Amino acid sequence: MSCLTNASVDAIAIIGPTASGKTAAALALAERLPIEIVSVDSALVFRYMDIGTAKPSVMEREICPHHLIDIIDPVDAYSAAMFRADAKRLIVEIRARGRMPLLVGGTMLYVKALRDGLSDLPEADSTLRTEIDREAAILGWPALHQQLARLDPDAAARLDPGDAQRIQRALEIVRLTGRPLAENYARRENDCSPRLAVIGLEASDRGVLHERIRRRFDAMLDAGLVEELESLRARFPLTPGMPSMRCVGYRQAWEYLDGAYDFETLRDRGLYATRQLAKRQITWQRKFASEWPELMRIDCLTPDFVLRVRDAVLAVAGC
RNA sequence: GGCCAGAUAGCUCAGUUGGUAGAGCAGCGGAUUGAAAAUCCGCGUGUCGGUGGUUCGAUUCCGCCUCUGGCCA
Repeated sequence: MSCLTNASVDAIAIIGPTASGKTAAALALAERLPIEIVSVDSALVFRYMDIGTAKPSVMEREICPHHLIDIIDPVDAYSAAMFRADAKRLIVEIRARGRMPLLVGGTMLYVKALRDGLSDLPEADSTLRTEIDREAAILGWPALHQQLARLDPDAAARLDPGDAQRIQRALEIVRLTGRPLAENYARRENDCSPRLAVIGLEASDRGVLHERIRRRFDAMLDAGLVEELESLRARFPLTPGMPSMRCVGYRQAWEYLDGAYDFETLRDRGLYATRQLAKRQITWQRKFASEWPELMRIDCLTPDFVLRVRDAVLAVAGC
């Protein structure tokens, strides 16, 4: 345990696309190092969503402490800013216990927010968002884009008229603060970020990753993904627009349960959505690879990748 | 065996009154500041089933062949 005092970093992160084997690698590490796992995953935060999120099992979670899993109900929302605050707090707490925080996950915006910080922006305002949604339903998003162009031409110029989510957020910030986006962005939060060693798992062969995704999604369907969603719908007042119900697999299962298409289509669309998620994660990682000198890239398709992750972690942990 | 309808991008299809073709989905690339497993942007050369014929020119019209549906025997 004393080796951790030599560590040149505050925490170690293992990131990678869906189905790249992050969990397996992390659990293998838990056998060799006094670690606690901090999940970096926008879907694992939801309680009762176990099958479709490939949540680590209870047994797996007994191998070492896990954090930021099962922390909110599916009707609630989490955010990158909440993650940053939670993760920073946990890193300090875990280090105080003499253990190494191991961040594990594939929500790359969260990784970026933790490493590089966020600007000092107002948080989401559900009342205002409902109001903006109502205006959009009547006028359409291009009209709201024009409205943004009057309030904040620079912000509007940087956003596509079809990007509803970001137009809404921009309007929210501008209306709430009365100041343009750029001015808000310029005000960084004045807290410091943890020093991270980042291990990026990469699949050297996209086709092999797709095959793993296929097997994984089929296993989720076999394990009762649709039934899990049925019981969630019976238990909570869920709507398809909620962040939890936009998660890969759940969104498609929702449409299947509503009779929008048959089971075979649910399978196809679930697979498409998972591959597209993996692609976006890979795009983030390519960007990280070019911008972050500390990023260590490891091919997750070699038989010994778990060992190579372990060696890399032991090295930065100062052991 | 006969008749009819199809055969065009990885898939489902549109189209060309004859001047070598385009949508959706998939896939690929990119963006990404409190919803991020979200949201958005960009990328379309494909023996137009094969082969003869008509034509300046055929994926388009005609013949034959192959395959796939359907109907009749």
